Amino acid sequence: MSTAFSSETISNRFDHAEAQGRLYKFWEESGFFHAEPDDSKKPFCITIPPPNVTGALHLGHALNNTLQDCIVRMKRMQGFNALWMPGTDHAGIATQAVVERRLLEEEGKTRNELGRDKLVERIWKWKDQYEIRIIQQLKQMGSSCDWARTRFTLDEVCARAVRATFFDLFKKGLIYRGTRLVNWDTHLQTAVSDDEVFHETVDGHFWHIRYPVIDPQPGEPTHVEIATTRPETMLGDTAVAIHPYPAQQLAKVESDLRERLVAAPEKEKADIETKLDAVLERQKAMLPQLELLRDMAEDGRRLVLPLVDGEIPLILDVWAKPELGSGAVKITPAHDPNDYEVWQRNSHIGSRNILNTDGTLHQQMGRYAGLTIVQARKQVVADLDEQGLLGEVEDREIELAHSDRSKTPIEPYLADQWFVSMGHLAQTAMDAVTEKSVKIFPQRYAKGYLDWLSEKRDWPVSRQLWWGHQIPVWSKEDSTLEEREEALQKYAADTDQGISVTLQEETIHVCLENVNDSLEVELEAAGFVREEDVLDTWFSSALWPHSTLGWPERTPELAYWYPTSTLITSRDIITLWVARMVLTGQNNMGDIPFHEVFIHPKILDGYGETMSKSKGNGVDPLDVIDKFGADALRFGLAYLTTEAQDVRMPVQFECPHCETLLDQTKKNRELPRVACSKCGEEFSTQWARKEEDLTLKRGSVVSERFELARNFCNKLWNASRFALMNLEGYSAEPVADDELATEDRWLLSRLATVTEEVTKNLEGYHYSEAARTLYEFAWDEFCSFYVEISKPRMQEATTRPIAQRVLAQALDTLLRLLHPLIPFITEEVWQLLGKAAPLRGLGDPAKAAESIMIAAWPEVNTSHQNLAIEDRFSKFQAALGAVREIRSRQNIPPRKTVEFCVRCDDATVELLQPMEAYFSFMANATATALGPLVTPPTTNATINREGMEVYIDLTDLIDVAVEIARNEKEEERLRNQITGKEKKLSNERFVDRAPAEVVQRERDSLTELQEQLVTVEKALVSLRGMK
RNA sequence: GGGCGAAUAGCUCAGUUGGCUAGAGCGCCACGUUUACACCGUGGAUGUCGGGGGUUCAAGUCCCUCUUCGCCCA
Repeated sequence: MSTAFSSETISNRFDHAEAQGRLYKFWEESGFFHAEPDDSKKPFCITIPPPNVTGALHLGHALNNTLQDCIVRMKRMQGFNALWMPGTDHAGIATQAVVERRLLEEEGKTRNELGRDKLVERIWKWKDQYEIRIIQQLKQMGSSCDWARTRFTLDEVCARAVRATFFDLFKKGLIYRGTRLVNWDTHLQTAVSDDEVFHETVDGHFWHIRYPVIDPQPGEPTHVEIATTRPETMLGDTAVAIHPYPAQQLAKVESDLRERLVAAPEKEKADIETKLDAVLERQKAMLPQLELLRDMAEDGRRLVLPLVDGEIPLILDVWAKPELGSGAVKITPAHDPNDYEVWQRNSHIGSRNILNTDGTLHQQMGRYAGLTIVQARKQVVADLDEQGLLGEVEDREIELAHSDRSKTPIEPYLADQWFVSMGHLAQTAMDAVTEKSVKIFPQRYAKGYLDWLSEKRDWPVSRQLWWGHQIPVWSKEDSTLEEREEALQKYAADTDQGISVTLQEETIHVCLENVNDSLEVELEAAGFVREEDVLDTWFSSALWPHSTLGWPERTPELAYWYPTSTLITSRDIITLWVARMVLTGQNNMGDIPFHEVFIHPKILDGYGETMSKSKGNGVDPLDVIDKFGADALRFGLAYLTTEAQDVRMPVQFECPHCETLLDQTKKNRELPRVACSKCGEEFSTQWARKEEDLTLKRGSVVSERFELARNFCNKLWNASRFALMNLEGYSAEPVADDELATEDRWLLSRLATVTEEVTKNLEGYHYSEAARTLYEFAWDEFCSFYVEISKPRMQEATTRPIAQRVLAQALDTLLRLLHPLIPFITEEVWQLLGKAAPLRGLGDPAKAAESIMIAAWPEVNTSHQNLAIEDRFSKFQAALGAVREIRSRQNIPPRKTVEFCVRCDDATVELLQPMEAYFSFMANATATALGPLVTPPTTNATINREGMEVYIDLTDLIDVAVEIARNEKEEERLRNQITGKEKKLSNERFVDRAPAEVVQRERDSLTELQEQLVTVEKALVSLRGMK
């Protein structure tokens, strides 16, 4: 039994706030999100890029998850057994840093004052709070994740995977401990990876310092001058280097510059010439001096290291640049990456650390001990000056590395770190992409991936943190030979028992695969100490595609869904994450983690900056959802997801008092409270922390870029409302082809084509094209034409049943195509449509699915595709457009009926005739004549389109001036076009070489333009005669 | 310094393998409340496709180069 709807029973607005929660609950309770392995169905799986629990999600995440949900929903409808595996990431440094910052701000305590266990406990609380918030956000966006399977990178399942992986790599000898120069964050007191460092240009100086030469021989200088931007590091100098072949090096620099000069554009030549002159000058003035220094180094001359009463050698190394400064360079291996390399080449010079972990100078630095770097710098400069060893001080801009986590300067620092040896592992990840078993879309991102991996740099995995997976290694330093032999004997054969042992010089490392209390006690009793550091967060997220499915257990899920189908993520973590998943997947599972990777754009603010929490320009998706609805958020984001462009999104604050929109600026985006420029009232922002700010009303951050999508949803809602209101008395019966009207055939043909395009576009990750195709079809074709045309048919008892059946079926298909993009509104309409028309389908009506989520994805009905019908229908649209244009141009009141006639060929008459009623309905125009022999009314306005001359009888209506102006403009346009075409067609080479089809098209178009010109000129003659 | 990308209407952006008389949304102008929708309807105006050179019968699209901007790597 069907239900009738009226304008009273359906609101003219979709109440997203009310419907979203209700519908989501319905889906969740029906178990539609949950998937179980089932060999009778094809598997499809996406694992979520786990959002980190540092804070709530912004629009960048909304985009990422919308794109995943679209694909998952489509695949589910296509009959795949689709699993979207959700979860969150513990984000070691970032999360610990926020919690520590809070601890300091609110309680004035440091992490050491609180202690490891207590701090970790607090971070878990933070995690619990934000995990809930994040999952809530995901749910409100409509994400169809299998929540029962939610994982966290630090939970027991992931922990087991991490231990198993670490143990396996350890056992294979791919994990080692080494002293390496790391990026040290003195504030957080941990190493951070290169990826967590950003560079900033700051004003600094270039200090010139003289080191006295010990026992200079006759003719040799008494001092060697070096220059540095960081004078305090001289305390850690272990050598001064000179280039071994200064003459050759200068000659090489010279020839390089000459080469560049030839190739360089005019503008840069002067600059290069200046450099070249400097080099030539140097060859004359300084070369002898440099060669002398070189000889001194060869002869083993040593220098006094001032202030610490040390002696350092003068050495030869190519790092010294004879073309720069004095040509001599100080070497501080423990505090500079380049100098570290020099040490690796000249091991005898050794290294000397000058810093404590908190960035102060350490004990052995004598009078400088305990000073901060800034203080030490001042003191060192002053002391050198006093001793007469300070030379020139230049001003200079310096690129200074900063920690992304604490925003403080990074100090290069020597520390013991655990490394994963990458040679073989990286190769497997490269092979997967070069052999296309993992396909990256858009393809250009594969290059960066391969370049990065090809360096095969070992992966430093230890982090001096408390929040993370503690490294499962127990070590004993300075062991005796006996102890080492005993350890080897005792544990080496036990890898099957989850014990592995390695020796590194005098240190014994024992790695345990599983938590094993008794063994741990035994080791500790024997003097072994557990590594305090935790693993890099990416170590656990690298396992995500298999750890979430239960690895190392051989679960049915793993067998069924691994390798997963696709990974959808943003480009900034291709190397950090994607590459590492590919290599751990192959190491642990012996297979790639996913077949495809789609890299989507980033969301930028109005200034082109990436949206991020730390900048304050992140927009909470819930703000957008509140104002526009989740569907509008999703459709808007998908609509913007093209292959090449990042998404620029200028945002506004919406004043909660008067609804005025205020542009978000670099200034106001970080303020806890903002005053409205219109009403003057203040409101709070996401930065409000203090009580006094929080009591203010919250101003949402919104973007007008979602209006298009919101309007679209409204359009769909109202077209659906119209359909529902007109389905009274609907009966489901098969509709034979010959019962279909022209417009029905046209719509069904278009629908088949749209289905084909949308499916293809979504499967190829062309979200924007899919959204645009649907937008245009739904609005311009379904609403503007089909629904309009159906109106008179709905009034006629004879035409009504067929019109109802086609309309219900077309809406049904359109809803299904739109469902992945806008799940809520389509489900709401689906439910209502289910009441008005429970059985649907033109061939063999059947009961509609209980939810659109589990309805079948539309199939392309090729029998409906009919290009001739589409072509003919476009003639009707063109004629209608012409009539409407003339009406508007002539300013004819809408209520006034006009008469029109069309001069056209017989074939066109055949099409237009049955549509005559629609001219009346859609343009308030009555056709008086159609055909080749039509005589235009004496007073008329005309338009020539697609081989049709459309005339409107304007006996008492015409505004002659307007018509003349219009026709003159048209005449000029046509003349220009015709000239262009004639020129093209008279070019023999065009006619000879262009494909016949293109030439013919040009000829046809010329003929048509000429015909149009004739009409325009005739009209002008007649109009001018009337004046 | 190397790599990748972008520059198209006032704004934000589409534009598949060259065939274009360059499109959309917003904004703007005119008209309009015709019972799905003013979050609407109908119509209109608006462009040296960043500059220069080249390939081609044909360039917004391919190549070179310059300018500006963004991102990544060193």
